[in-house]
Amino acid sequence: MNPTWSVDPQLDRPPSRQLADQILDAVASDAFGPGSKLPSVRDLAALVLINPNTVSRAYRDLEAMGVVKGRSGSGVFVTEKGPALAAAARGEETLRLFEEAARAALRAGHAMETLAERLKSLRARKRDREATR
Amino acid sequence: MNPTWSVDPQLDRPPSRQLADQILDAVASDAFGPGSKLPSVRDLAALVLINPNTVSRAYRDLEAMGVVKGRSGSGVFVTEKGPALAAAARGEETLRLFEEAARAALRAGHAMETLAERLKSLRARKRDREATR
DNA sequence: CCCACCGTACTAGGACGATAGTACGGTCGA
DNA sequence: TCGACCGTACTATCGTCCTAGTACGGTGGG
Repeated sequence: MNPTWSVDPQLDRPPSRQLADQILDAVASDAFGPGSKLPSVRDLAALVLINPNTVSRAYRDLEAMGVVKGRSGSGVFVTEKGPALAAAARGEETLRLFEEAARAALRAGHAMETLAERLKSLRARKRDREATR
Repeated sequence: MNPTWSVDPQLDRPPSRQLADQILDAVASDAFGPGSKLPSVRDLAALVLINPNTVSRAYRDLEAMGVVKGRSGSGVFVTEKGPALAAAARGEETLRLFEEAARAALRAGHAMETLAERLKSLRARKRDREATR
C-alpha cells in the first residue's frame, strides 16, 4: 500500500515538490525497493487530487536525480541506487530545514527548552503510533 | 539600527512574506516598540534589494494584522498592540513550522538524538554570538 | 511657504507553476 | 491480435507574485 500521500496547494512549497518529497521519503525508507513500480501518473494524480501533469513533473524531477526511471508504456520504477540517493537527498534537506525552523523559532522568542520539549513530545506520539500498528 | 534584514528570492517563501516575518520578529522582540517608526518603503527596498512595491505589500499585510499603521506622508508606525500581536503570530507560526520540520526529518530517517544534538549545537552557537556582542 | 520625503495607488509586464485537454507511441495480458 | 493502460509531449490558459515606472496627495522641517 502507498504511504499516506497528500498534497496541500495552500503551502508555499509547490505541489510537485511536495509530492516528490514524499516519494523520496518512501523510497528512502524502503517502502519501495529497487525495481519497485510506483503508482501510475494518472492513479497518483487521482489519489492526491492534482493534475496528472504535476505528477509527471515530480517523476521527471526524480528521474533527473537518478532515483527513478520511467519506462514508456509500462511504468515508473525505482532504480538500483534509488534508495541510497533518496536517503542522501532527503537527509540533507530535512536536516537543513530543521535547523532553519529551529533558528526561526528561537529568533521569534521561543526558549530552547520549549523546542526540546516539543521534540520529546513528538517522540512520544511517534511511539504511540508505532505501538498501535 | 535595523536588525540584519535580508531577503532571498530563491526560497519558496515569497519575498514579501520573508520580509514581513522578519519585521514581525523585530517588533515581537521589542526592537521596535509601540509608536516606533519603521524604515520607509523606499529605504527598506534599497536595503534588501527588492522592489518598493514588495515592501509596500509587506507593510500592507502587517497593517491588516493590526501590528502596524501606515500614516500617509509621515511613515509606518508600530501600533500599541503591535508587539503582542507580532509575538503571538510568530510564536504560533514558528512553533508549527518547527514541529513540521522535525516530523519531516524523522520521516526521512533521522534519529531523534540527531535532531536533539543539532538543537543543542544551535544553542552553543547562539551563546557564542551573544558573547561577542 | 516649499520642497523633500512619505505612503499609496495604478498600469503593464514577465516569471513560474498548476491546470486542462489532447495526442502519440510503447507495453503487456487476455 | 487487440485493447486497456502506460509514460510522455505539446499547447493554451489561469493565478500568483515580483518588477518597473509613474503619479498623486499628505506631512513636516528649514
